[in-house]
Amino acid sequence: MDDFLKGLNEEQREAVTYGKGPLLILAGAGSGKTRVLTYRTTYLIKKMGIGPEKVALLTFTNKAAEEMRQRVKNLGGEAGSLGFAGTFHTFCAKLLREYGQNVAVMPNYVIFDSDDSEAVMKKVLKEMGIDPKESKPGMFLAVISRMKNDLVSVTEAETKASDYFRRLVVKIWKAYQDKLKKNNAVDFDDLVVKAVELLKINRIREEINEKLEWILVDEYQDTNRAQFEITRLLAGKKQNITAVGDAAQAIYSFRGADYRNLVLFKTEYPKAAMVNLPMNYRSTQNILDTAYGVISHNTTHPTLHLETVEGSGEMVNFFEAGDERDEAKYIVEQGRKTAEEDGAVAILYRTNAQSRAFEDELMRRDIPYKLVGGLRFYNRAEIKDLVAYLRVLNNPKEEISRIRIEKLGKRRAEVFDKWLEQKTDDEKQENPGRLLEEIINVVGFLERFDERDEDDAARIENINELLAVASDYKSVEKFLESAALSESEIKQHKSNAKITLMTVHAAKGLEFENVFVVGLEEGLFPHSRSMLSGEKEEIEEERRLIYVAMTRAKRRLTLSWARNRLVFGGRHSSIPSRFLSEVPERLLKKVGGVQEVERKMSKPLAEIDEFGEKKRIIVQDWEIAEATKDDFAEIDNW
DNA sequence: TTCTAGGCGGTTTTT
DNA sequence: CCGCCTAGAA
Ligand SMILES: Nc1ncnc2c1ncn2[C@@H]1O[C@H](COP(=O)(O)OP(=O)(O)OP(=O)(O)O)[C@@H](O)[C@H]1O
Repeated sequence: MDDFLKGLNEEQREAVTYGKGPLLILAGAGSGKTRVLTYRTTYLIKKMGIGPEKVALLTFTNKAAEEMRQRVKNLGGEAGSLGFAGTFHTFCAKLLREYGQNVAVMPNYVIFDSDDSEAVMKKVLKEMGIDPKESKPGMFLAVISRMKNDLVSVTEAETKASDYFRRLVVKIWKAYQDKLKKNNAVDFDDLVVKAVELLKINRIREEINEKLEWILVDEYQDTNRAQFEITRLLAGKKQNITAVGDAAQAIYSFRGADYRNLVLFKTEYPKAAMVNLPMNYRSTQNILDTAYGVISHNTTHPTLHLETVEGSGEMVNFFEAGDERDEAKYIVEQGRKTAEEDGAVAILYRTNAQSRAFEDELMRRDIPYKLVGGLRFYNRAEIKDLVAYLRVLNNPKEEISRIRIEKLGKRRAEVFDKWLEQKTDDEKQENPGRLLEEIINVVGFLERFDERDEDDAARIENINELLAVASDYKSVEKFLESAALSESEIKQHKSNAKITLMTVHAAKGLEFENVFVVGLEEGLFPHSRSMLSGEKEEIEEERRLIYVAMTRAKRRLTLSWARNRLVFGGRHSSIPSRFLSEVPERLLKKVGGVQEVERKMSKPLAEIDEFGEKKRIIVQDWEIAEATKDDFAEIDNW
């Protein structure tokens, strides 16, 4: 055990071995916050003799949850035996499954994901005779979601609805909720909202508080009001709650998260012990100074100048690409080289759409890679279609899935209904993979696809993947829950991939030897949407985002931007991100100067499978790149 | 009832 | 460029 504590510095040890009561750890990136949480979990169990089933570890994203479970396991713990280790949403879903009746949620309820919610909303608007072109479903969903996250009830919203728009929202909200109810469904936000309602019932909260006595929450700066409430209620009277967070890494305010919850924690628990972790164990000093150079421009929250236990390390690379393919080409090449030498490589971008150019290049060169996020596996049309059949099997009255099925063909739907009628309840409890296979055959699902078509072949592959995944679940119900909440790790280009592609959001909490932060252009990073309102807060969030991105790097960091980029199918030239100018110049090293030549030489190669028209466009790019050469002088000043 | 062309609008980020 | 939706043909 003493050996175990040797892996910690003084402050970390203090936090890990802290006894009962509330504990707040505020510390910068890479200072070992997550390490403290996992060590503390292990410490509680192994040293303090607390039953693992009494401990709940809460995170925000599936990725972070996975990372956490892994780390607990590496310390010799059984992540599986913990009371809970996963996301807020999963926690709430489980709670509702067991106790839901108390807040009018049936035990066999289904979870509607955002696609389903949108389908419901569209239906509501249609039935109310609102033109979807005038008022978009997404807009109403966003407004309602925001209120739910803030724990505003419909009733409350109604009494406060002073103008026409707000009254309309309330009306739509009610209709939307009715539909969910009719379908025995709960949407993402309601999972948390209903769980709060549930935990407010004394009898139930006390029962849960008995079961889960130790609550540990990662990334507290990203909790929203509803989630804050969950943690508060879970902490109960004992208040054995540990929270870690860093205001400089708050990047989820778009979904109602508020880093001021860190302050609220102190208000809620005035006696909370506070620990700060001063040393960074992840990155080189140059990387930290680069990140600090940027984040120090934020004024609405404290920013820490981190110090590493490592040396200063290499300079930070700065690459200027002609266009997004240049960017991909250079970065993939550099990534490939270092992946061979020293391991994990991440290419981080602001928006999912940016993965395209990198995937094309990696694919072309047949380099294994891993893509995180993007279109969720379970959101793909062919997968949703099949899942819809299972949902109808699970609950024949569920209209959203029914509509989906009918869109696949009236005849198919009828065949399916007949098949379903003959099924006994027992048969419906069969293995979901088996059931799916049967459905596919009965309705002739694959007839729509032509395996010679490339896209269709990929769809068939997805379907096979689904069958494999589904077979692992005992019941349809269990499978459906996981389908709604989890991010299935589907097959990648090749499995031994050392290069990972993902958004900065998805990379939070992770670390890599070599990190590329790409697309650093005004309008992309910071994103134009955050510049629109002119709100300082929004730009500051973008700045925190790039701060998170940079601090993922252990040894090497490269920042890049492209002078010209394909947006919406059209070419646009850009100027470098303001964040680049915030990096102290002495830390940057310009790289890839030979790129222009390289590009010319490799051009014919790059276009092997393209057709005439595309070639023309490329020639045009080239011309544009030539034309913007004058910008060089200006850009060189960066 | 089913299939397809083309008009239209839209992009942040996640559960 | 891409996916969604609708109108109109098969
Ligand atoms: N005392 C220590 N000795 C050795 N390595 C450490 C120590 N503390 C932390 N580390 C290592 O430093 C890295 C960063 O730690 P960790 O991920 O826990 O930081 P964090 O504060 O959660 O970071 P972030 O907020 O950026 O997610 C990890 O690789 C971790 O193993």
